[in-house]
Amino acid sequence: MGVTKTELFTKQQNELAQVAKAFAHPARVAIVQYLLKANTCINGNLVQELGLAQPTISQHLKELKAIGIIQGTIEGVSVSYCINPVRWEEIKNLFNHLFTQYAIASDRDCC
Amino acid sequence: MGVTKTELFTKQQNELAQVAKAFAHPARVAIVQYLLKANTCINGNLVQELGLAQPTISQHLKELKAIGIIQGTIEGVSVSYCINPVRWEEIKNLFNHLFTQYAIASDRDCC
DNA sequence: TTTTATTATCGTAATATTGCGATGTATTAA
DNA sequence: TTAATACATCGCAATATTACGATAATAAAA
Repeated sequence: MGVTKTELFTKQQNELAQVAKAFAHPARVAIVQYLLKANTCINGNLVQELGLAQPTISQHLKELKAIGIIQGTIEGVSVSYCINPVRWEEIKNLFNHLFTQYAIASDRDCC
Repeated sequence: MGVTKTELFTKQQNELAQVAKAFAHPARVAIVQYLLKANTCINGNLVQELGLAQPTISQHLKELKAIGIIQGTIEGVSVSYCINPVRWEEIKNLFNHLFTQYAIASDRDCC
């Protein structure tokens, strides 16, 4: 089958999974980290930086853009990509919420 | 090809991607959240809770265990699963590190 | 020992992801 | 207009993931 049964889960669970999927490839992690460091970024830089073919990187950028993590603006011939600050905050909170759940009840007796 | 070129990326990038992959399915998010709430948990509960077939859940549990997020101890006929507190902290820090990188330089001018 | 209950593993079908060559598109330079 | 540059999209091959029926493994109960 290979198809996720999204209808079984809450909206929040599906969203977290979808966002996690965006980070679930080292190339996309690398792209995000590169954008975090550099103030701005041109697609062409990434081809040299990552060592993957240009179409492959373009595809990863598309996925990050689809989730809203990054945004791109056409800058003459090239494209400038950067982190979307609002969305970044949202995603940060999504994960923080998950991680905070445990801290609250960390005094349990575990198996 | 379908095979990730892990050799192109840093150890940290690969690890973050691998951990993110564990969260990249709503069933696994649901399992983790269930374990966060319940003090302890038996596999059978999850079959009723999630609505997926038993082998499917067993497979998701295996993946979470492989990453180290959860741990299970045999409890008679059934198995008790729970969050691994040490690993949870590690993973929390891994993500926190990523999210914190942006806050520092959030005064940039973006595209 | 036989049955029952609970979980794991195997095998397989359906679908998704990854990577890249070839090609298309759009903008600037000549 | 033509050429060059920078990305995006298409199409395909290889591999990975998801789901589950069938079946094995294990331990308690009868």
